[in-house]
Amino acid sequence: MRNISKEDYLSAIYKYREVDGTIKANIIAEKLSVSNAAVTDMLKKLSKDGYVDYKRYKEIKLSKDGEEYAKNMVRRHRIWEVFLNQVVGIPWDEVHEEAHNLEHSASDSLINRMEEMLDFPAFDPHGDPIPSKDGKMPKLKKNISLSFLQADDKGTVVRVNDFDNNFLSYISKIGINLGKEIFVKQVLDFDRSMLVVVNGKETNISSTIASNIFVEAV
Amino acid sequence: MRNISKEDYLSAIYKYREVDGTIKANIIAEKLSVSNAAVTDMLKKLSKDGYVDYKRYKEIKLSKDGEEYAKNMVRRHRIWEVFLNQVVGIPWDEVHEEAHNLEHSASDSLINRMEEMLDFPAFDPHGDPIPSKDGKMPKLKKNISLSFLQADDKGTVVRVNDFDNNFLSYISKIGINLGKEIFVKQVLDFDRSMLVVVNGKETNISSTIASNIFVEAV
DNA sequence: CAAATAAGTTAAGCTTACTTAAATTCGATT
DNA sequence: AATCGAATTTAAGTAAGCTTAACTTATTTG
Repeated sequence: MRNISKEDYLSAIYKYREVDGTIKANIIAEKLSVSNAAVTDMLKKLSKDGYVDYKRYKEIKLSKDGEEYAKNMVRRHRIWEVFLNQVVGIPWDEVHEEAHNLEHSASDSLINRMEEMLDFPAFDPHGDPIPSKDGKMPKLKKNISLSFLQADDKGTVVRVNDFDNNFLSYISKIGINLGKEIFVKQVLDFDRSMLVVVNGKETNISSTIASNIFVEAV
Repeated sequence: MRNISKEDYLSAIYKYREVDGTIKANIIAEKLSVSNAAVTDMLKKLSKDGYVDYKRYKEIKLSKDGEEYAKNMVRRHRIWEVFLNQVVGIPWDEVHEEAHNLEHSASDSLINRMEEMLDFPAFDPHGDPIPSKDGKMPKLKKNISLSFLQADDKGTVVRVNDFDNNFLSYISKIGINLGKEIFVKQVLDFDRSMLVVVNGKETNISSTIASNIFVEAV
């Protein structure tokens, strides 16, 4: 059996690290809902196993091996998401959790078979890129957060954050999906919320919602 | 997360118990590759949880709740097997292991969705019956082990034991599959091996092989 | 039916992954 | 440069699920 805990730590580091590749221990603790002490414990193990570069009180970084391992976990997760969405028909706001449970328990050969069956998808249902078998990451289209658009700007949705089910099911309900065109009719000064048009329908969305939607400017 | 260990114990008891519903502790130990002491430990926990009727040195039996839980695990396992075989195209001699890893980590709702997608299959790829959502077990056709057939008897394969990969891939190779007709040409006295005809081709199979194949007499 | 053997249990201890509480280190002031 | 607060680590302890070794109970057999 795979080592679920270690895999979760590596995935979390990969997912939540800074642009320079480092991450704080308390971020890991928070994301995994464990104590800081548990994180210190695990970092020692991961460091001994060669997956993390780590010295006490110093910067935390994935090693080369750790990078590879984590990227493969991301790959497993996202292929499951596409599979569940496209083959099993599970809505995009439900696939994340299910994929999280499944990502630890399929052989690599099953993952590869699913990938082939899906014709080697480059992105998951939320627009996140899927690393290929040999670790290559597809390039995302140039995109910015919807919250940066101004009145009269237009954008096509290329990615959304998948941190929260309710967020996803809410934006689905108002018609927002990958590939959808969004027109910004007005940005309200006092709370940065915006009036947008999707499918010819006007909706007001909060700046928090907007900040989790990423668009390619049109 | 589900409790993988407990689920494995319940599944093993369900799968390997005697006709009267009881099972010996050392059978559980053997099937799960753990010590007898570990089994005693776990039986106490399962008993406390209400899944097993158990008093020291006495008979081991699933309780009503345990029966239900275990049957659901069997259901989960077998639906995964059908799914992997029919949807993903994994050969029948490989699905068992993969399903064993997956059976602990899918929501019930995913299992139900897969079942629906497969149009509520009654049997898994090895001919084992799949309990329905409400616990009903489809009836198997009347069948006997191939090893009981005599020379000149004919039978249709309705089930095979899935204990061993090599066994399954071997019988696939000689053309044996669910639904296949087998004609017994000769039974050799000294080792009970038999000369059978499948797809018009003669093969000699050992009595051990034959005893793991179950046929409906024709 | 008593002794031998098999099966099952208890006890002590290990590892993993966590916890809380106390101690240490860092780095940012003042 | 001393100090303060936040971040991190250490220390001690817990629970699950295992191990081996020693012991107890049940079963078989001469």
